[in-house]
Amino acid sequence: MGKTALGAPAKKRTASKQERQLQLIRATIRSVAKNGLADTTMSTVAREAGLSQGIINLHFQSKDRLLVETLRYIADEYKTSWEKALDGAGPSPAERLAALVEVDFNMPVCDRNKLAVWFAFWGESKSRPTYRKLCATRDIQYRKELGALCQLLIEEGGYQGLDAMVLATGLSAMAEGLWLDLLISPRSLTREQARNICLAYLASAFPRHFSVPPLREMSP
Amino acid sequence: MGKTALGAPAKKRTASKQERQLQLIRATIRSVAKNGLADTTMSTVAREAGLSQGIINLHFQSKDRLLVETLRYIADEYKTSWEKALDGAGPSPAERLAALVEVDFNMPVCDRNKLAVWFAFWGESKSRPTYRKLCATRDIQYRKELGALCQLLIEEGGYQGLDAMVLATGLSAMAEGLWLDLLISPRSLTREQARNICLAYLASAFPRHFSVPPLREMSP
DNA sequence: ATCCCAAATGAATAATTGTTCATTCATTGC
DNA sequence: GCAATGAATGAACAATTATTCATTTGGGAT
Repeated sequence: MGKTALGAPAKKRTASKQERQLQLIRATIRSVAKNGLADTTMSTVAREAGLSQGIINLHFQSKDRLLVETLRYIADEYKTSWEKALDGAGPSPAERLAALVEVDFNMPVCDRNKLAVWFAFWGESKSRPTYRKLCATRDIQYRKELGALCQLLIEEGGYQGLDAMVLATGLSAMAEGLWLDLLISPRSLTREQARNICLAYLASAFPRHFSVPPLREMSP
Repeated sequence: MGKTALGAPAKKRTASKQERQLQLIRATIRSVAKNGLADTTMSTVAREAGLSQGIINLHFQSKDRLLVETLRYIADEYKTSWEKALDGAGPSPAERLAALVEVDFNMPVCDRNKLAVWFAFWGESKSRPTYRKLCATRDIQYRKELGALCQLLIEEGGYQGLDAMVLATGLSAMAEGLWLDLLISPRSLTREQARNICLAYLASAFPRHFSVPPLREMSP
């Protein structure tokens, strides 16, 4: 006694609703990463959590709700992470922009299991309006922040011919694309390299605010 | 009589194996886009194709094979498309690079149903080595081509402090990220705008080879 | 026309899935 | 200690799924 199937410390047999829900959401993340969304069943999640069959319906009523809450959890964590990063960053737009990039390629956001979950939901988003709205909302909020910072930087540096929204959309798209590389070929790209690719983009757009990051050899 | 459920012209009742397999793969693409990969069943695909239950096992043996062949079909089409674009493009690296960007945001590649399929498979790729390998191979081949062109451009223009592989990885990541935007919020981004965002990136990296694309208002 | 065979069908099967609920269990207040 | 409360269980159920295969169908060769 004392350990769950995964070596996590044993939980009390009865936990508060909130604790158990979190435990189940985390188990869902692991199951989706390990088995894929298509092969994630009530069984796989319950087993991953070290609990019994009926537990999910008890806490989430249905599988659908569990999945939606899992997506919401990851989206919330993402938003919280970059908000906190902005709070801790200096006042200059360049520092703040760099802080946002940092969030994308560090824990807890840039966790390979969570990346797998993002892509799993993105893959279903065309057919499930609920998923799509959650994802689109996250994107829009984040890009608005990004766009505002780019705008400040453009004004501050007197950059000509740059459009803040174009840069913001490009940067966040690049980050999401790099997530895909980290998910699919993690051996050919490290999180640090991915971050530097984004910083190199910022350096080419804002040469007076960002310098070329140290480029360890990338072409093996 | 004379039409399938979707208004496509009626096929002969018995077709060659090759024709029927293509028909089923196309039906799979529509079903994955419409229902998601998780809710794509033998029934939904057969119904989408206007054929009977057992037809898929007859032509593909199993559901797994059908899905793998569908991914392979899309990956092949992608590769064929950019190879053909390179054949038709001028000799200068800048023209060739622009031609590759063009492919990413035009038919037949940039079809919203196909984007949904890409993301569906990416979402399962962590748990299915077969998918991951197919996706990774596509990426590597494409990026090698992209990297070579960037390298030529760097030498041709005497650009300082640029790394070809960093640019290539960044560009292809940006394109994939923009695909996500086109999939999730197609109303907030057109394919033309997405293309221009990539061209703006190239313009900021290679200012002597690319000029800022016409930026129609992006910040509504 | 008529045979023949590959192509296509769709009902049947076995396995898996989400959900329910009567029962068991552990914790808390008395 | 002892109920009482609600959390957790897991066997049972209904629904859905991939797959099989005996049968039907249609088009080309003779």
